[in-house]
Amino acid sequence: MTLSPLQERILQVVRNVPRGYVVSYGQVAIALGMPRAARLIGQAMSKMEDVQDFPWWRVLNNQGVISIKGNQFATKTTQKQLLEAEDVEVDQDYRLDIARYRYHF
DNA sequence: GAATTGACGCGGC
DNA sequence: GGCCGCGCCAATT
Repeated sequence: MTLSPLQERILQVVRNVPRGYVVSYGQVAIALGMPRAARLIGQAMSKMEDVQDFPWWRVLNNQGVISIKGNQFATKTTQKQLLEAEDVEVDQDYRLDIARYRYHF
């Protein structure tokens, strides 16, 4: 499976996010040099069913809410668990204190 | 090639 | 605080 250039760049950026921190899709877009392309990040990531070797769970929207749809390998439930495994507090509405955990590139 | 699609963001009400 | 609508832009259909 061949990843698009955009997907590879996303992987590269997301891999820089340390354990215990999160970033918004918009931040990733900015890091890629496309400040307004936040949607593309989600679009691209949803296609990465074959690629799980990067911390995709540290990416959420700017409200600090997990807005994931839910693939076979990625659901908001699993994302919540993965975050909690990194000592990130996530409430029952899949919301967290974004201001507290946000990572600045 | 044209239209639609999204794991989004933000301004307005 | 929440809901609504519009703009964004590569990948898909």
